[in-house]
This record gives sequence, C-alpha cells and structure tokens, in this order.
Amino acid sequence: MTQGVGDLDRSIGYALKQAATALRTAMETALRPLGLTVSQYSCLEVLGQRPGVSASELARGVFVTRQSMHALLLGLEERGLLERAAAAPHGRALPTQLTAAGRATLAEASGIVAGVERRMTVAFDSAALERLRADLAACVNALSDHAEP
Amino acid sequence: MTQGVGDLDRSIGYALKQAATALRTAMETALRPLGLTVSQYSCLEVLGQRPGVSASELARGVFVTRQSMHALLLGLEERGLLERAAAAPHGRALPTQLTAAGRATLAEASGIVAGVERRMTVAFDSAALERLRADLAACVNALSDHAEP
DNA sequence: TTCAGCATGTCAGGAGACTGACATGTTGGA
DNA sequence: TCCAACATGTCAGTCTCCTGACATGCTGAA
Repeated sequence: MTQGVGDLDRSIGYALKQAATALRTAMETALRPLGLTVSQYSCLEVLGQRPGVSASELARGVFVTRQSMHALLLGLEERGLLERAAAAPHGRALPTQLTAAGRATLAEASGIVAGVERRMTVAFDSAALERLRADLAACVNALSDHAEP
Repeated sequence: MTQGVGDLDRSIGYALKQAATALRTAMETALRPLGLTVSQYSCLEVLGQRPGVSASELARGVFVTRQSMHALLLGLEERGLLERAAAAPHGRALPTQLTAAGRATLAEASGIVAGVERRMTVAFDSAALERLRADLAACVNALSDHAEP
C-alpha cells in the first residue's frame, strides 16, 4: 500500500490551499468597499492587460468556465465598466474592452490588491519572492504536463 | 496613486491562484474514481488525524463554514464512512469519528492524493520542498496578522 | 468544393458553498 | 446567583460556478 499524505502541517497541498484561501479572503475583504468580487476584479485586471480579448480567452485567464464569464461580463457591462462589440469582426469571438470608468475602477482595485500582496510578502526580499513565484510556476507545469485527456 | 498589480505573469497572487487551481483540478480528477469530492476527502483526512473533533472544528480545518460542513457530514454519514455521537458529552459539540469503512476509503484516497502531491513536486529536493512549505506558511501568517475584525 | 472538427456565445438546470437566523449549552464576570 | 458573551448545531434562502446542450462561424483535409 502506498503511503498517505501524512501530517497535514507537513503537507504541501494543505499549505497551498491554506495560502490561497487566506489570500482570497483578504482580497474579498479589501475589495468589498469597491463593490467588486474577486472574480470581477480578476476579469477587469486581465482585460486591462489584454484589451480586446474574447470572453472565452478571458475565462481561461481568470480560471472559470466561459459560461461563468458570460454572467460576469453581463454584470460588469451593465455597470458600465466594459463594453463588448455588437458584432464579431472575425469568427464568433466578441472583443471586449474596458470603458474609461472601467479603467478608473481597475486602477483603484489594482492598487488595493497590490497592497494585499505586499502585506502577504512583506517578509520576502526580491530574490525570495522571485524564487517563490518560480516554485509555484514549477508546480503548475508539473501538474499540467502529466494531465491526461 | 499607488502602483497596480503589474504584469500578471509576475504577480505572486496570480501564481498562487494558478497553482491552487491546478492542484484542486488534479485532485478532483484523481479522486473521481472513488466517488469523493475534494471537500469530502479533506473532511476524511482531517477526521483521520484528529478523531472526535466537532463539526465546527472540522469546518475550520477544511476551510469551509460549519453550515457547509454540516451538509458534507450528512452525506458521508449516510455512506457509512463516519459516525456522529447521538448526544453531546459536553456542551453542544457532537464528536465525529471515522468508521472502519471510512478509514479504508481514507487510506486509499490519501494514497492517491499523496501521488498527486508527489507529481506536483517531483522536481523539488527535500530542502526546496520544505522551503516552499515555509514560504507559504509565512504568507498565511502575514495575512492573518493584519486581519481586522 | 465539401464537410468534419473545433472554438465561441448563449441558455437551462443543478450542485456546492455562503450568509442570515434561531435554539441550545457553557463560561466568566458583575 | 444571574446574565451577557460565546460556541455549536441546524434550517432556510441565495449566489456563484459548473455541466450539459445547442446554434453559429472558421479551418483544414479529403
């Protein structure tokens, strides 16, 4: 029989889940005054860095399904934070862009989130920070490599 | 105005979310043959390591609310994987324990999850692994320290 | 040219988790 | 002693996200 996970305090997976949960909770708290959920902020952030992407591309960047992104976009569009092309210039993909109000909201939200990230990593020097980022990326790669269809 | 998050590929928060998502997806896939969700497995794992805890304590260990844990426990109890005391020996807390079937299922699931974790960290030596675990724990501590009510 | 395969947008239904609320049992201070 | 504060269990409602399904538009191979 294979060995189990072992003591939770020594499990990498548990530590990862714990850190992600703590970050998400802190972001939710920090973004609440702006009336933004974490998913909505993520949507704006990706959109700000990649203007004109389709909803499906956006969904992959935010780690949700395109169906969920659809609902998310409807809400943000109604609030006037983004606008979607009425017709598809090519294929079925409808390019999406931030409005001026969307860019302003994003700037504020991004500053808040940057503050949360800084608070989380205040004890890290730049080398340690880059090392942690690289380690996390290595985990993602290792899991996606062996992913079976 | 404060600086924003910056390029997503350089954001620690984004990398953390990505890693946690990848791990969760891999665990879901690996546990599906056993008919267990990640939350159900987490519940069994914590229960295996801390027999007799209350549902509320269990909820904190699994990072869900006690209301969600309540529903989770009902399902696992019906499947005969755990049993709850009918009356509270002290206060209102009802001690919960794994049954023999629960321990068997946990052993199998824990082996599977350990395999996923190993796959994720196959490129890490034991020092790098411990360093990553410590870094993640430091992130959690930094966020919980400044947590306001 | 034709069509099978694929990506996208959208609608409908369901599962899981959360917030709100209330009852119950314990604990520590006035 | 008495009660306010707290923790726990539980019920109800809601929200978010997911899976399933279908229509539409491009693409590459036969």
